[in-house]
Amino acid sequence: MGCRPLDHKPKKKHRKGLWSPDEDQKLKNYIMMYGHGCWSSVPTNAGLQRNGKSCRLRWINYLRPGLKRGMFSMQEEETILTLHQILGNKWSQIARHLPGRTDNEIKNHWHSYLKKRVAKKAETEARIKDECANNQSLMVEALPPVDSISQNSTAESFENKDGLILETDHSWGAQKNNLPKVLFTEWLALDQFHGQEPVNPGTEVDLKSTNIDQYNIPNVNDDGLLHSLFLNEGPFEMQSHDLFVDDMIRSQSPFSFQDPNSDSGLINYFPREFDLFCDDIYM
DNA sequence: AAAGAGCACAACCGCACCCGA
DNA sequence: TTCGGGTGCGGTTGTGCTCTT
Repeated sequence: MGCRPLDHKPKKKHRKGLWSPDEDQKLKNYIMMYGHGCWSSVPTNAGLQRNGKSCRLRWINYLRPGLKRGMFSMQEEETILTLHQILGNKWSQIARHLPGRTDNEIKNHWHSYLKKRVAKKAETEARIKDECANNQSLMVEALPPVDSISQNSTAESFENKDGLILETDHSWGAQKNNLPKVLFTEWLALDQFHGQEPVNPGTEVDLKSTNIDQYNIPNVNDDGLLHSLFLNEGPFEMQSHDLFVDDMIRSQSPFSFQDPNSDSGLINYFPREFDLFCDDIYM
C-alpha cells in the first residue's frame, strides 16, 4: 500500500530458513536507519536475499526493540488465559495487551503449554462437578441475585455462559457502602453504542442492571476524554461482565479508574488490568 | 552412549483484507 | 468497478535442544 511495485524486477530466488546473525544485523541496521517503509523493498535495499514478508516477520518477532524474551510470568499467563477465553485465537489482539510479547510467541506458548493446562483444568472441574452431582450437593449454581447474597458469605462457585466454573468471593458485600467507583475516561468504540438515552459525562449507571449496548456514549469532554461513570452496586451478572470486558477489549484503548479510596487521582488502565482489577474486587 | 520422544521456538504458507491505480 | 500488490493474521511445519529409556 502506497508502495510502488518494483517493475520488471527479475524474479530472485529468496533465501529461506533460519536467519544468520549477519542477516539480522543488516536488517536491523537498515530499519533503524530508514524505517521499514514498504516491506517488499526492504530486502533489496538492505542487501538481503529474503522476501519482504520474511523480513517483516523477523523484525516483528525477533529484532524489534522492546521485545521481552524469556519465560512468561504468572500474570502474563493469566492474562492470556483470560483473554483467550474472551477472544479465542485472536493472537494479535491478545498480544496488544501484553507489552513486549509477540502474537507468535503467545501462540507458541499457548500450543505448547497453556492449552494443556486449560484442558487439564477443565477435566478436573468436570470430575469435581460429576462427583458433586453424584453426592446430590448443589456445588454449581447460577449467580444468585444481589439481595440474596449474605453479608458474610464467602467463596462459592457458579457457571458462566461458557460452562466454565468460576469461583467468587462475595465477602466484599460487607463493605457495600464502600464500593469502588469505576470511571471510564476514554472509549474508542463509540459507534458500537446506540440508543435513545445518551450517557452524559459523570452519569452514574448501575452496571449490574445495565445493558451497556443501550447507551449512546456522548461527546468527549473539554480535555478530550470521555467521562462516563459506572457505579457498581453489586456483582455483575456474569454475562454483563463478560460483555463489558469484551467491549473494553474491542475498544483497545486505555481507560481510567477512579481510585477506590479517593475522589481524585485517576489511573490509566488497559483492559487486561481492568479484568484483574475486577478479579481483585469480585473474585 | 545411542535412539527416539517430547518440547519450544522460529519461520513459512495461505488466506483475507485494504487501498491505490 | 476491477485488479493487483502490500500487509496482517492464524494455522502449520521445520528444526534443534533436552529428556527419557
